[in-house]
Amino acid sequence: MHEALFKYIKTHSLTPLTESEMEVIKNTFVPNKLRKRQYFLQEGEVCKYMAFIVKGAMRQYSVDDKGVEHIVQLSIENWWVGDRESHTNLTPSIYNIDAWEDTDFLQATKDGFLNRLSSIPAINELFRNLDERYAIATQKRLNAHISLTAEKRYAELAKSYPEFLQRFPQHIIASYLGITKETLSRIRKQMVSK
Amino acid sequence: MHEALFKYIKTHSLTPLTESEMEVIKNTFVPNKLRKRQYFLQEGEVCKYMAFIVKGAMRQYSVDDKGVEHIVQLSIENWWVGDRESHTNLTPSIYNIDAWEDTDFLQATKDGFLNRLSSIPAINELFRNLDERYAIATQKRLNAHISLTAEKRYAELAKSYPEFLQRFPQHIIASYLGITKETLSRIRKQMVSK
DNA sequence: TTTACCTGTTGACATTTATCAACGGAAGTT
DNA sequence: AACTTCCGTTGATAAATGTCAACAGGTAAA
Repeated sequence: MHEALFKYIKTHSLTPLTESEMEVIKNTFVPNKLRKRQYFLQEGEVCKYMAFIVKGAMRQYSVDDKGVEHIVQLSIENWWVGDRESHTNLTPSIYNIDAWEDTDFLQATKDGFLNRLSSIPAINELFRNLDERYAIATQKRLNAHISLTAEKRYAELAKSYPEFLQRFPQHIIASYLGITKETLSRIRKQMVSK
Repeated sequence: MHEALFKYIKTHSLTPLTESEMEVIKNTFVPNKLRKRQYFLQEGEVCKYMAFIVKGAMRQYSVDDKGVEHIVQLSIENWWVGDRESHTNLTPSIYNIDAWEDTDFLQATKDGFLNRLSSIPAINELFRNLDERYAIATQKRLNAHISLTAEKRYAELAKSYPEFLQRFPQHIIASYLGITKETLSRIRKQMVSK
């Protein structure tokens, strides 16, 4: 179960892990699983864990006044899930996170991060790197929203993350793109005829 | 000139700076200034510096096929500017950054960050913290784009960053919100009548 | 097997926002 | 002072996207 995480850390940090560090990681990241549709986090709760997905898929979304879900993040194997804002500030989250497929993951608490993992250089490098990449990716996505049409945003998504289109149904993809499922359906129809 | 930066570091990190660290910072962050409309970074260039604004205002934007500018970031005193993606990966930037007012700032190269500043705990805490806050803020802004109307996004901006509305003209704010200046003008008209 | 739900599509229509053009006032420049 | 540029507003119209309703095929559940 932890093998996937060790492999991930290896590819995303420079410093290798020692045997004892691997032990600490094994004890700090505890395995857990959710069945499809079960919640990892619900709006109003404080996000207790940040988790690494070993197998499966989750989605993070907010719900507006009218009850419509707006997907802010989709995550599959080798992605992290959790609401960083809520997790680091211990504030109630405005997001929901649930399993879209049966999902196996490894979770760690804030306490675990601060008191056990923070002394491991590879972990620090990893999260530093992760925050950076996340900030860059979100910046790009935001720029796409401000400057591109829905059609171009879809094309970009299909190019950047083709596996998403396989794993999630169209209405989920539409929500992720910030459009309705009907609009996405029409955009796709137009695209094939071009 | 460096006083503003020291003060900023003090409020955003736990570890205090030693005298010698302050010396290193003074030597690594070099003062520079731009007149209104001059470029800090142009599309296609690699972003050589990350900069801390001491006085003034800058904007970061991309330009689309039709020559329309799309503002992705506005920055004033005590904000950082630069394209992190380009700066860390040494890739050509897709953004332009220019001064909206005459601006004084302190700039440091990637080399300066890696070889001089990385041994200073306060700086590491600061940037870790900065990346985190940036990632969270961008996430929020993206969520606003996906789930809110233009009117609500404007109201949120007015509440979160009222100083922006004073410092930047409406067509800049409109672009930041991802709408045209005409639409923003009409939204504002509607809002006062409510 | 039957039922219920989930998914994607389509049509008709409403709403939001963009586009284009024009105007007046404010501010900056010569 | 005359001139130019920038800024915000307004009107008319077009384009993009949303909303609501209906339907059909697929899949899961009873």
